[in-house]
Amino acid sequence: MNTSLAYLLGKLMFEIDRAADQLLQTHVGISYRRFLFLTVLQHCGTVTQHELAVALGYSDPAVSTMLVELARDNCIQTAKSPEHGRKRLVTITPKGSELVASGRQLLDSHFDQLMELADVDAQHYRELSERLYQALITKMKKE
Amino acid sequence: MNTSLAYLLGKLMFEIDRAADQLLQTHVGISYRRFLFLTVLQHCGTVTQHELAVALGYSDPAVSTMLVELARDNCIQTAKSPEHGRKRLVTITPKGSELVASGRQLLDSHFDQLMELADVDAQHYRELSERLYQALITKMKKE
DNA sequence: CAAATCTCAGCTACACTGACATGA
DNA sequence: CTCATGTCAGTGAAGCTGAGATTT
Repeated sequence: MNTSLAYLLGKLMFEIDRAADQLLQTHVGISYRRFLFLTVLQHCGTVTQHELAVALGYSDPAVSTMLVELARDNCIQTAKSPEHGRKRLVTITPKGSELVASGRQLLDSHFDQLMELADVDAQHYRELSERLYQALITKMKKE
Repeated sequence: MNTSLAYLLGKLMFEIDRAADQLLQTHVGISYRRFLFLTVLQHCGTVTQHELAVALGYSDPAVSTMLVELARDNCIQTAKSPEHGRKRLVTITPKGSELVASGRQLLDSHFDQLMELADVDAQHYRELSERLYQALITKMKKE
């Protein structure tokens, strides 16, 4: 069947999304979106909300709302910036870090199984995806 | 950086989704979701709503709602099944087919550019993704 | 006064579940 | 009666824009 790459990837992404969300919800009690959100925050360390929004590719209000909910669940902490009264510094809490760690372990082990089942070299696929990601980011910036 | 595959793929999927949606919205006037919806329908030919829901991995009500909107835009047609008064047969219209064709062309050309930019062999990546997709479907069915 | 940062209000697209009508 | 199919009603998670408030 002459399926286009756009369609194939679309379906693949859809299924991965579903599966990851399902796994995280049942075993860690968090959505895939929030998991990615927290993972990015962990990478960033302590940042302002606006910086976080840029890193995530979200709007400022979207981040603001999400942070309120994550703070309610004790996954993140915010504090007024000492040198700028308007900025708020966001940090992940130990509980948030734990969630990221266990979610990551969960997903990675399932991915490994999947790769083996599909007879695809995980390291190789990761490298290709990494290159694609970088190229996509570069391309977006230029346009 | 020791990024996990789950995180990398998550970010990649997010960006692809955004980019595809953006492209389709501006050049074809349709969301990526609907594009995939119509593409699946085109693959299926003429099917009942329930069969379509199974093929898409959506609930029956979700398909029902989506079809109402797509029908309003003249992208699909429904007709009562002659041998079963409850079933409704869904078919893509010429306009729907055109949308799928131009959307597909648009996305594929951008993907090709991206692959070249990333120095990734499109055919190779497609094959790996195809295998992953099949493995994922198989895995889901068993669980 | 202008720019940056965050929040509030309102909206949209899209999926789900549960309940229900209807036809086989 | 019961099963399958489709729709209605209500809900939820998650994003956006536009309009303030506040601080530099």
